[in-house]
Amino acid sequence: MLESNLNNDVLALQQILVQLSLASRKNLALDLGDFGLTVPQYSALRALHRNPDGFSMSALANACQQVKATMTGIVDRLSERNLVRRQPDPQDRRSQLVYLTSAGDQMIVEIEHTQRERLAQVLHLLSPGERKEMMRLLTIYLETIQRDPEFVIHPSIKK
Amino acid sequence: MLESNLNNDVLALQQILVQLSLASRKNLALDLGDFGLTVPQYSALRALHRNPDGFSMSALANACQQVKATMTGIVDRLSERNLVRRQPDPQDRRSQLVYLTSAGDQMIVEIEHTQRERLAQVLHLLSPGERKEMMRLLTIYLETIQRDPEFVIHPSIKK
DNA sequence: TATTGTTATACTCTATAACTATA
DNA sequence: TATAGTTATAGAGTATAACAATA
Repeated sequence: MLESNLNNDVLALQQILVQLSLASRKNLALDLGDFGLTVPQYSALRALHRNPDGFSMSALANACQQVKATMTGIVDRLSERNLVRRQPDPQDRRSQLVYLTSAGDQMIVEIEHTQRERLAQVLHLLSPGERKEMMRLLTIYLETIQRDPEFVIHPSIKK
Repeated sequence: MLESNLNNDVLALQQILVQLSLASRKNLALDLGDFGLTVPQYSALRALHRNPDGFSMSALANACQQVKATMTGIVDRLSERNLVRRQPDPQDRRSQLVYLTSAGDQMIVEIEHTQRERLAQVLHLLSPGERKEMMRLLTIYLETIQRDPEFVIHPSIKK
């Protein structure tokens, strides 16, 4: 009986989570389009914003779950628009450190501001208790899919 | 005070939801890679699986939130692998109806089976009450981002 | 030898515009 | 005229393999 409930819940949540994955990506891409950014470009800016000390290309690729060659192209395009800059690493002459420019920093701040405005409109539909519960449950789900190597690490990134 | 709580919740949930959007997509892409499918290809197979009567190219594009020209390429590639087939619509000679083949149907069933196995491992960490609450809250969020045209409809799809 | 980052290559997705066949 | 679908085109992301420079 309990087992049967789990199975029903899995079926229902599977639909919801797949829909959420597809819809939230589309949603994000739409918001970013106003800034002329793609989702991977935003992902890179976001990682750099959270790490003001800069990232090597390898570390940035890892943070964004991309292979290095892909990251080269993404940083090239961000760099042409002066949203990030590359700087040689004095410690290791093979390495390039990537930093957000002030224009890049300003853009990420604006994007996250518009995201918050949007999200506030949805969240005021929920009670404070419901919002807390949503955070708690999503955090459990998120940490599981992010930590379990079977679940999330990309094959090409796995060591 | 209540306002301040909302703002804090927005800040926290913003981080969680962006992470979820990025991670769940990567996750999905990884699972699909085992079947040689991309996310948009899976999205199309999934829509067709839920609509055994077939979709016109326009209707399928709409269901997948793509423009028609993009859908043409996706269906071309699925068709080359015999996962879907195109068939002229007897009612309207301009129109092509797209159907899942039995191979396509079998593939989508397998994919959703592996998704369920994976999800069950996470969901048994939650109590039945927590699972129900997660469904309820995510449904509210999902319906909001899917229904509000400001929120989700792609500019090129908006009539 | 191993690692860092880039380049070259090939494929997919994405959107716009132009086109055809049909309605 | 309007709609259904395709083709042509251009740009972005993705992964693999090969490479030069450095560790």
